[in-house]
Amino acid sequence: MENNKKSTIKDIATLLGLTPSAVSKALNDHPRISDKTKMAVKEAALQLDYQPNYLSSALRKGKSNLVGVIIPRVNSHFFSSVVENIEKVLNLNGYHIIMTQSNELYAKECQEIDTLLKIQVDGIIASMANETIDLEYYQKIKSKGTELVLFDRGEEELHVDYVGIDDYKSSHLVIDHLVSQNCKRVAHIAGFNHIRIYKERIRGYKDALEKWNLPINEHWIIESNLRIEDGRRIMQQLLDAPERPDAVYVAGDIAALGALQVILENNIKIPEEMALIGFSDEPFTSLTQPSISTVNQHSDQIGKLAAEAFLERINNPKKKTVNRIILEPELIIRQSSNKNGLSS
Amino acid sequence: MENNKKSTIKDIATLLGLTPSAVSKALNDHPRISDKTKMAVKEAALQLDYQPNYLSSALRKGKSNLVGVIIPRVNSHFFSSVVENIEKVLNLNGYHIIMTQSNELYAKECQEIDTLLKIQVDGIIASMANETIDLEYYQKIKSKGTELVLFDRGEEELHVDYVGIDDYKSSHLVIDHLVSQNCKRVAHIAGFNHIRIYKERIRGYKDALEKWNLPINEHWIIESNLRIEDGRRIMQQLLDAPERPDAVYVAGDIAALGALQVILENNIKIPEEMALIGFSDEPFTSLTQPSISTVNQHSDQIGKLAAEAFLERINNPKKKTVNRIILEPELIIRQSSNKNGLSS
DNA sequence: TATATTTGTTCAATCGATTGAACAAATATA
DNA sequence: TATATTTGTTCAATCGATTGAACAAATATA
Repeated sequence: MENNKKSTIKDIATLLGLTPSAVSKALNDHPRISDKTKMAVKEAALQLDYQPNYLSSALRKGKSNLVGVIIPRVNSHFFSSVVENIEKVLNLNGYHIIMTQSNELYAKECQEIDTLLKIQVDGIIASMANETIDLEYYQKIKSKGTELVLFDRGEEELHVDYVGIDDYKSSHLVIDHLVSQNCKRVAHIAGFNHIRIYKERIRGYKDALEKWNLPINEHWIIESNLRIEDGRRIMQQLLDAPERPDAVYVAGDIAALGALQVILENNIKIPEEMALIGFSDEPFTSLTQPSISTVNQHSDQIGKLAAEAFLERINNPKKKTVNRIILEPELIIRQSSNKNGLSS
Repeated sequence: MENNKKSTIKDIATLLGLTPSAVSKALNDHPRISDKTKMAVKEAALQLDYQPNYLSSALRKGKSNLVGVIIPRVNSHFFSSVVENIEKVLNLNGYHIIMTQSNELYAKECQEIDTLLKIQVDGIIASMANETIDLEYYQKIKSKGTELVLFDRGEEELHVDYVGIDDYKSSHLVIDHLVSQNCKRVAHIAGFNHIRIYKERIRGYKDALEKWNLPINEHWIIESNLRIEDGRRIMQQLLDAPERPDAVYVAGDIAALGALQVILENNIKIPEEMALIGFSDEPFTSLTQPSISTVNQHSDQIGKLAAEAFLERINNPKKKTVNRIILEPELIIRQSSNKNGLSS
């Protein structure tokens, strides 16, 4: 235990009077090695506390068994839950993950990609930063022969496997519910239109309003980074406008929290005077007073499916077809939009 | 760009009519290589889009330039901020970090340690899981010759560099403030006594009460995992007891949030009837209604100092003395404990 | 001009593990 | 008994980069 220098196959070989190659084959259950030798080698390995040198085997095999995961930020239940589930699936298959965060910054994202490529991960599973418009760096991943799977925020142009929810439909669920609560003037605190998922939410929002013959007011669709301060600022802006909405659909829970604060600070009753719906089902939405209705994105499923998509691609490198897995969104109705006051 | 196979120093060598070793030395600015050759090699490297193979150089040099970071959970502002700052400092020094989370589970923590050792990180910077009592796995890190630095949750027995705040003093700040608000019966929703930082907070709490000649009621010191449901459960327990406290000092913000909810649900006025103070300055503490007083642990400083401690140890491997860096805690007074209603 | 020093590069071994080919011994078949 | 096959191991090259020693050419010094 206190023996500081690590033991190698060479140590095992000299201990048993074998060659390193015989030891290597024994450890890897090569068919031509006798059972007797295998037993002896494995016991010696245990006895010497042998740990295979990951660097050398990765170098020789050209395979690191590492997968990089890039998420916009870690401080979000959605993303950390996705990562947790990616890890669970990949660990079972002999892979380890390296988690990195872009902090929603394009420059940081590029840097993380470079790092991961440098470490020679076998693949990258990523959700893109809000800032990212230029896809060149993601192209680079593919051109290096590293596998790439995107989830949640991913653009179709990249032609890689993708896992996410049906954002267009999510907006329909939200608007349908608000209409059922007699809301007539629904504003949308949106994400940036250049990101596919937010574009889809905006499109769904408009189409759903149209479906119910409700007015579409372009001043009521305001794009932002969806941080808490964005939610606060935009909500105040909506309240200060000549015509007030009677419901706000926010494309992210954090911004919805900001909006909630501003509504309460203005002594406006929720949901009676202003209904509020967020997006992502972050845990705090059930803890606020009132609790916030939101859309569940099935983070556990997304993580699992993204990991499986990676594994499938590793196992079938020649496969050319691209998988797009789209999950069903689920509306969670809480106090902030429930005028019947039945749910909590 | 589309050239799939990666270029090596060999490719540069054949292109320039040199040997791989000359190329390697040129890239590493070896003094014996002529400036002319260095220029030519560096230009060729650029032209061939050469990326050094990290695995091979790590194998040869016996140094991976990777540092593992283990935190209990990522979904906490304190920990993610520490990690962010560790990363910032280490990146500047040519290191990359691999972030892992134990989810507060001892088994997961051991697994993460094994993974990091397998990947052959040069060091591990960690904060221990709540469950961890057996320090054997941390001993293992040291016995493998891998550097170890602990922060926040770290036991002295391990004799490694440590960065944290003065937990004992934190409790004094909290109690002194509560006394100034005329609180006489202060309960403590505590962390587990087997973890040094929580033990220190309990000790400080008791000593501070004694200092002010206030009663120490053992039924008012309740240990837990400090999850939100623990905060809720214990707060209800305190409210149901024959004698009610008039203030609660919670050793973690998440549990404090749970306590806040229960107090509000019981229509008890905060801070008039019940003052509340949390720990860690998680961002949501300023967002709740009322906002929660808490203790700032200087997560940015902790991260920076932990990274620097690692670097110093790498640069002076023979150094035997152990550094314990203890930062001053800062009490942040918000609505939940301010009876004068001046602060927000 | 002969020798010493400096400069610039190549040689060869190395970090551990892996793997197809080669080889020898044991066993099976003709 | 002679040959073919199977079994178990070693040999040697390899994955890329690194590094001290060796060597040759250029330059400096005696």
